[in-house]
Amino acid sequence: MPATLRPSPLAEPSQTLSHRIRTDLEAKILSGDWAPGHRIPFEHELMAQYGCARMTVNKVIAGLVAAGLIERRRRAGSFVAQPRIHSAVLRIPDLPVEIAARGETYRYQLIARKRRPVRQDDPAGLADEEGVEVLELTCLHYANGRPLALEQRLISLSTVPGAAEVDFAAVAPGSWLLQHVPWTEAEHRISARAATARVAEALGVTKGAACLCLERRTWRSGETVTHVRQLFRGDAYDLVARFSPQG
Amino acid sequence: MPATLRPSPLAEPSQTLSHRIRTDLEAKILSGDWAPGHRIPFEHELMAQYGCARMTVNKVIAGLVAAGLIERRRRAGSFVAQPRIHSAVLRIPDLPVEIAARGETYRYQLIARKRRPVRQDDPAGLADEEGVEVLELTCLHYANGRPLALEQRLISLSTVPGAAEVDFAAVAPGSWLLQHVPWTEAEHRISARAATARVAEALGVTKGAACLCLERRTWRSGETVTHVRQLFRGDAYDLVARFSPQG
DNA sequence: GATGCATTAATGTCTATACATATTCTGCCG
DNA sequence: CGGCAGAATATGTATAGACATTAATGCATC
Repeated sequence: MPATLRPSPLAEPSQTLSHRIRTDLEAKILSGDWAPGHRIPFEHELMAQYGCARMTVNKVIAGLVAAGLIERRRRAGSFVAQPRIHSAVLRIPDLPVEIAARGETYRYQLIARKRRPVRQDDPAGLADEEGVEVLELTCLHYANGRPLALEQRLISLSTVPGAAEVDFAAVAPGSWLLQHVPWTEAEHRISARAATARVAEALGVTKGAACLCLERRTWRSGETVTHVRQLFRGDAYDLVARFSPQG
Repeated sequence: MPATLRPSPLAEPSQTLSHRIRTDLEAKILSGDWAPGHRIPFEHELMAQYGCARMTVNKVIAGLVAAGLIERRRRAGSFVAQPRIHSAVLRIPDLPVEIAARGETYRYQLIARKRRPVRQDDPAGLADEEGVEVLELTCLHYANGRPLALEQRLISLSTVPGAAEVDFAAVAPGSWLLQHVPWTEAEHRISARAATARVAEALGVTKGAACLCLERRTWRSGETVTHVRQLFRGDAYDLVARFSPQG
């Protein structure tokens, strides 16, 4: 095979050269042909193999590094990375969107809205200083007229003073925050909990029923924006995460 | 400020130019200065601003695209992406490692191991053809001597014939698969379930107690590798996912 | 006003070259 | 044999130019 003879770009418009190189390398790695730790060919070898410039090979490998498939060491070469098997991209859907996508009708109901100083028993990290005010919201998300999730939320009024002016009667706080407050970091905690009497009543399930609890805390440059706890009816909601190494 | 006057590389070794451009753009986006949907400067404008070649700007923006911060449209320009707020990187820890990291002792117990043909009521997609054999495993993971998770697993023996030779008495099937079988795709499903009588007995909880159910299916080039369902004691286990936009 | 076409501007890809930087390797010397 | 200086080499970054591709734009036509 004359490796350096490359068809003209016009003769092969199906894919770009970069794309072909990337696909080839990914295939070698994902098939297990090149095991983790294996040294892949040097840039100059790939240049010769594909008959292209070094920048082309370099950009491809840089992409694979960004995707976590390859690690590089100067002078030593490029190596297949140890697979980070235990990480997955979890999509936590916007409830109105998700419910609509399932062909069900969405309804939102505000149950309580209170402005108050932060307390000791509030989730940690909401405010370091005393006297900071928070907005405490309780609301229900319905799918097809049945309660799906009970949401309890605290919004830091020092980080998001604008939230004090919103009544959240029509728009869910999650949706409002998404559109008004940028964030830099978030943490999710997923657990299973038995419904307390209060939760059971709100969700229309029996006391002690299994609920999926999703807690999310969001920061903006180190300042807490919001803390939210959503309790889903366990019989009605799953979180799904799908992952393939290249993203 | 003479924007096109750039210090010589030797005079400013603190960071590379690409890195500075990237940091600047990220700051504009994450601070909310450039809201989602905002058109960022054209490549030729950034070239002029930083006094560099177009490839330099291009590589930076390509990185931001890969990171999901920016979307590009030919002729139209580059735009700040709508934040995919609801996607997070979920780390699903290796149980022995995770438990050890918490300072607890880990123990593994194989409860059942059976080789049998695939059945109709097995999870879909395990095998398209009839007569394919699977390895069915049931095992328990202990933390500090107390049951933490009940695991039920099916391994496709057509995809992973080597698994038939392993007895899984000492090594957990998850750990074995990690080290022996590469994978290309995985799907996770997280839900809350009430413990059945059988599950309750295995985990040492009362019947009906809330359990966190983690189902994972793994493929290799379209062929199912394994399907696993882990039921965690709801009072003893949370999944945690932490996410920041740049990864 | 609606439709179709040519123009144009911005991104997408690639080349050939250059120098910087880090690290491995080699061989010399004690 | 061990340690150290220097050579060799692979990656890291950047440049200036070229042409391809695509989609918004405005203009001419129906």
